[in-house]
Amino acid sequence: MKRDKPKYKQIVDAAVIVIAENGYHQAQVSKIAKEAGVADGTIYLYFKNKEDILISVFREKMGIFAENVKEILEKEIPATEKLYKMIDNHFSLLYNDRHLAIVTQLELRQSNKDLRSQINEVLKEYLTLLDSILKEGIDQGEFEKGIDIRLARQMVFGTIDETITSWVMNDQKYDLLKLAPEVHRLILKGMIG
Amino acid sequence: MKRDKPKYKQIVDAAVIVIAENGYHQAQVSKIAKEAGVADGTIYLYFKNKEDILISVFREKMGIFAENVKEILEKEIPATEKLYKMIDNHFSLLYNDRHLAIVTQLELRQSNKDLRSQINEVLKEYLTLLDSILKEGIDQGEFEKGIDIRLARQMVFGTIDETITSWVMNDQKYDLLKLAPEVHRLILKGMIG
Amino acid sequence: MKRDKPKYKQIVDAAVIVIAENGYHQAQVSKIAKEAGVADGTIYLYFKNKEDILISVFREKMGIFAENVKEILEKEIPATEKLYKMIDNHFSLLYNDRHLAIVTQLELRQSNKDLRSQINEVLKEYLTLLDSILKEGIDQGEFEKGIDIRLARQMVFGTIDETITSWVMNDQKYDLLKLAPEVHRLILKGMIG
Amino acid sequence: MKRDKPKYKQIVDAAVIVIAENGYHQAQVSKIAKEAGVADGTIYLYFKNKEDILISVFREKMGIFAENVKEILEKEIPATEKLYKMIDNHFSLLYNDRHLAIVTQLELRQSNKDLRSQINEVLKEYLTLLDSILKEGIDQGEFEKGIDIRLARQMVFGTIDETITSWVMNDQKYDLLKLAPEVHRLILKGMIG
DNA sequence: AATGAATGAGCATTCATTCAT
DNA sequence: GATGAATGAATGCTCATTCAT
Repeated sequence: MKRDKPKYKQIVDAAVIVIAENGYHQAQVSKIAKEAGVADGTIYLYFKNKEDILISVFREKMGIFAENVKEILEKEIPATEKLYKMIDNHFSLLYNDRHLAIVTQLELRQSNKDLRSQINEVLKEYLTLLDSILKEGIDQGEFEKGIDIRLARQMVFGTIDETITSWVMNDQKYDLLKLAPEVHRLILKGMIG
Repeated sequence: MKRDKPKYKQIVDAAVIVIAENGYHQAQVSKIAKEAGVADGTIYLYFKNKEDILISVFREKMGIFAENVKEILEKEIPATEKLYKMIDNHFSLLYNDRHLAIVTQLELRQSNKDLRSQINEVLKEYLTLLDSILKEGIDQGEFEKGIDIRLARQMVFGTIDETITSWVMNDQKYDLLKLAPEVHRLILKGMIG
Repeated sequence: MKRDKPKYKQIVDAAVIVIAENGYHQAQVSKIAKEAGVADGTIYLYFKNKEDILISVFREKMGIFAENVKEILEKEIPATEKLYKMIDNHFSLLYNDRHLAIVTQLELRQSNKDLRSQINEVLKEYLTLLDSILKEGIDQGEFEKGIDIRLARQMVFGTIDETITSWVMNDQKYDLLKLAPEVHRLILKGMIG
Repeated sequence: MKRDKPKYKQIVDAAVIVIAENGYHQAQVSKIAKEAGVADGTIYLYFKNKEDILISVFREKMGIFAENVKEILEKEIPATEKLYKMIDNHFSLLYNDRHLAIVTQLELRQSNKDLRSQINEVLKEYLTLLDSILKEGIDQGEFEKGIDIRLARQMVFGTIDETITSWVMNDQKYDLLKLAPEVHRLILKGMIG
């Protein structure tokens, strides 16, 4: 499997750095190759095309998000607690990899529709896990019964996403992690409380 | 003033259609000119360059969003009601202009950092109006006192935005307008209710 | 006759200024029109096309050079003296119109072959007058008998032209007029003296 | 070093041909690439931009002029003889490369100020060598003591240049080489002899 | 497996000129 | 005569991908 070879990861990591530092449109394949320490042509031994590099970046990195959430799901704690851990996990991973935060929140969104729809496929797994938490919360009577799960998921993800994007656009100058409790509270209790 | 001339609006409207139908990266100036029924060169009598067309699209159309919200703000109704009207207005405008919805939710996000930072300037006005509603709600005792306005704004806008983007990505096949009450309820009361 | 109308001269003079200040390639018709205080379209009531403006600039201005030389030719003085007066006249006219010097020595030479061959037609009259001086000098025994008139003319004009071009390229910072006697001496007696 | 690779020279030579045959303004990069037998993009592996091709043409070709004059300077012959050889060399090189003659005398002069100032830098080296001959002649007592070297250089170069330009504009229809002795004589002894 | 030189399609923008008023 | 809004042809350059070595 190509994905397990060292050069594969080398190239994916190089792509994150190059995109974060140069922006999506200035992230030429040749720059990524140089950063990865391989020849341009070598890229094509591991990836079908440039788009394939970018979707791989997302898949590899987002995979960690999903894995963590899977572990959270298995814990024997209330759904509200799981939701908190998910938010905190999401914030933490991007807080600890500033380059990745720039790439996922700003740069990769400049990609074309095709790439974005592939990215959404990857996201779907993550959102499905989120749905599981929500269902569990409803079943356990923690969340309102009549809730529309799709809308609730959009609120949770939209709020998390917008919060992180704002943080990135403000040059990551405040402490994202400290926002988790209030985000959690808002999502659960709304603005009326 | 160039903005009041008929050709200016013709070109802006043509740009929306061309971008929606062809995608951001396939929206060549010549295509926009053809759709607008003018020569390529005429574009440059009204716009400085291609980027100027795109930011104008956003400014012209987003301006309507802001104007409506301004009117809502002046009404003598509770802040929660104003919030509802704002959500409903946002949904309605994009529901009634499917092309515009595609452009704002998907295509214009592919633009480069420069253009997006200009777009954000335009957005800022809109978000400031949202802040006014939130402040009013707090002052009137409708919303929780201790609320972090910035986070609340990010929840409201993030939820609205994510809801519409999902609707667009699902080919606008369900009735977006009907979602407004539940979105409003979620934002106000959260998932616990 | 269009050439006698005030706007004709206005436009020619505007062209000299615009070309001198902006350079040949930045001397758009619209800029010349603005400088002349007329509408773009008005230019085309007086000139066939842009090239026609430029050739007219040369014709109008170079005409003065030729007229002066004609007067010199009629004087009852030795050919060497006439040659001196010609050099001095050439230097004086450009020394006193710095804009024109830039235009003739630098900018107009960027024109294409067609325009330059038309310019050469205008120059021919001037060079023919120079030939007359040379012939007269030979007939009077002032200049060497066996001289090749064409080559002699090329030396005289080449030297004058190169001297002025160097002066212009050195930002006209020394006194061109003072060079006339030595240029005259060099042409007559060469470097051996 | 890129300059030593065969394709570099291929492209420079192709540029001379294309410019001579089509004129400066009709010498598109794609035409040069086709003439050189390479793809458009290949040009940019060897040259920064189009201007870089043109200045390289001048530098490569003019370099030969300068090298030859350097050799002439080292010979143990009188300065007048060196001057003759320099004129003859200048005439010969352009006589034997008709395309190059057209390019240097007519086409490259249509370039914009930036390019021409770069061309002048290259020319300067050549003119400095000419100055050396002149100084030597003065020191050796061959040329007049009181001579203004700058003016003398302008006479020599102006005469050579004008002679060749006239030859090119007359479609190179007479034998340029035969003019060298008389040009030399005129420069040395002037018109009085 | 790895290289990197070579490829070539694709597009925003300028500006001389026209012509309806 | 005078205007100036509208026209539309024309081109340098980038960069993802290939393939001979």
